[in-house]
Amino acid sequence: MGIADDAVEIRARGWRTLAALHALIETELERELGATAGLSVVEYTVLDALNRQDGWHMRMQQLARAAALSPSATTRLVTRLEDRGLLTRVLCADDRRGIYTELTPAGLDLYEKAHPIHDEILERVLGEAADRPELAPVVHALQGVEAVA
Amino acid sequence: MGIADDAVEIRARGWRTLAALHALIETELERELGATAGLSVVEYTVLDALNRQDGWHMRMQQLARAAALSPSATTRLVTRLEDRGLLTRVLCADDRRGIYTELTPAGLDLYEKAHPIHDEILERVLGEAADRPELAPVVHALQGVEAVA
DNA sequence: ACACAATCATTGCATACGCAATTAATCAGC
DNA sequence: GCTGATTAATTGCGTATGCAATGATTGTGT
Repeated sequence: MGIADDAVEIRARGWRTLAALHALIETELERELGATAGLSVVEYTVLDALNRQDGWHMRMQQLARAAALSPSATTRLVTRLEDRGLLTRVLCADDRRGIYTELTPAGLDLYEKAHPIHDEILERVLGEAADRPELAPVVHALQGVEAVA
Repeated sequence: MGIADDAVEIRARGWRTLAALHALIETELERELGATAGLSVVEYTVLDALNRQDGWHMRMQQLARAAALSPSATTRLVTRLEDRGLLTRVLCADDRRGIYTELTPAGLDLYEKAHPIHDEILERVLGEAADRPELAPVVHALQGVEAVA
């Protein structure tokens, strides 16, 4: 096997590892957040993204990017959360095509309840993953991720 | 903000980065593999896992782990691929609860057609991701992943 | 000013998913 | 050798998803 073939195999293995770690974390978050806060992972992700905006609002598209969802899925996700009273749609004046969403007090409450649970799970699962030789390099790389510009 | 809070934030940011990179790769693979080979990512993953068994067969459960799927989803995925003639179910004699699956010649053909496409996409997307400062550390860590024991 | 392209969000539709219950086969204790 | 617990895979059911088409608004070129 030549050098080029090695590179192919290394990439494929890296991708499998990434996918395995991602699935491990997501499955666990899904279970625990669902049981303790009644939130799915994407739902938590939306609340988290809105909260990190620090009281400011976000367009649907930004939300879609943050949650890695299609526009249609984002619409429905926001509708679900709105129906539960966790966020509100705000028609914004400067561009009446766009729609902003912001957390309600209830949404903030639930987020603040879910946040420590979210981190506990993350800490535990990342700790377990760090003990697996095939996952450890990626786990450690996550510590070195820079803040968003 | 104290050291403990920093650790929380670092973990959360690492997880968001991991999820973002995963979604980026998966979305692109989904599009391109679907267009060129008529395969979804999980479908390719199954063919790839079976092929890496080098002609040998795999239990449903192993397949489920490899594809990060629930048992029920695995059943249906295998059924779909079987209906397309890409793999076959084999009742194995030593434990008649378990069911083995193996690639058909057609399945192997399709896999061998899809494999180079899969790698091209991986190379391109990982290359693009390496140019993004927030993703780069994880991308580079993937190169250092060890072979499975 | 007006027509036409582009953008943002939403809906119809088909599909893949997970959970919980079910069926089939093996294993453990006695 | 039989009964009950365990494990493997499958099905019923509800739900979240993506794609493609649509509606509503803004931007652009003449």
